[in-house]
Amino acid sequence: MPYEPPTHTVERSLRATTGAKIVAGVDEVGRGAWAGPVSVCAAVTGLRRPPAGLTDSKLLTPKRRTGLAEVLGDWVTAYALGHSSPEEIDALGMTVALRLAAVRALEALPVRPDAVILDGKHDYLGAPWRVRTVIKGDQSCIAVAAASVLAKVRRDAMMAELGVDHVEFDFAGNAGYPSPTHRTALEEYGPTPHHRVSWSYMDALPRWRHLKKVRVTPEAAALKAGGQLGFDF
DNA sequence: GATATCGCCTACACCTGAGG
DNA sequence: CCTCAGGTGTAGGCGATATC
Repeated sequence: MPYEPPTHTVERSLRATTGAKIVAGVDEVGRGAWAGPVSVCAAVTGLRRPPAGLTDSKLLTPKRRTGLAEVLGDWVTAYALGHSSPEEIDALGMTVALRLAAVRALEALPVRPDAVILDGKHDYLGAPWRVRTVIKGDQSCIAVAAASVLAKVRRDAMMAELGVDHVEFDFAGNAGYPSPTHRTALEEYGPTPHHRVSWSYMDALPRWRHLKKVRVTPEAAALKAGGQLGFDF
């Protein structure tokens, strides 16, 4: 498949069909990690020409990604990050945690978007947000690509900071994802407070699996995410 | 006929190691 | 230095099957 750089096509169509004036691109990072938050970035870019080389953060080398993030910080109209903690992921499940992080990011923006472009095929955000899901949106939509780069660089930096107190896990190197160093440290020292202890990798840790937490049902999670139970994080 | 459950597929997030 | 293939993880959509 030939490489096609991201465009403003989806944003233009969204503006044309819904009348939206402010459109936010949203992308998440840290979804499959064993440790650390899941982070969501919402970026408002408008229709200006993007910095050269902008695309999905996964297609960029760390060096280019970091350089691009610096430029992007000035180029975007606005952006904000939202996070869900490992505790929230354990208690609510990934989908609800994602929604929580996305809402936090969107509400942290200085302006409220009229519409949102979500990466992927599943709308984990839902009402009242006006959502357009786009498969591989981080490769095809400029606003989502910008969000993906900013999210990735910021979360990597966060993980590096967390790693200072847990050197043996090498969070700076693996961002909380399973790597040989990470696995070895888990077996040796057990999960840190930053680990998602409801996940199944815990079953493979004989010394520590008694610490595994059971997730609440999706229904209860949805209630909590709705705010009725006042989950206080 | 209606509802519940399971497996498969695709989607997202990454890492590692081989090879150019 | 970069790219690509193949591995990890969670999750939703959907059709086939099972059960009430």
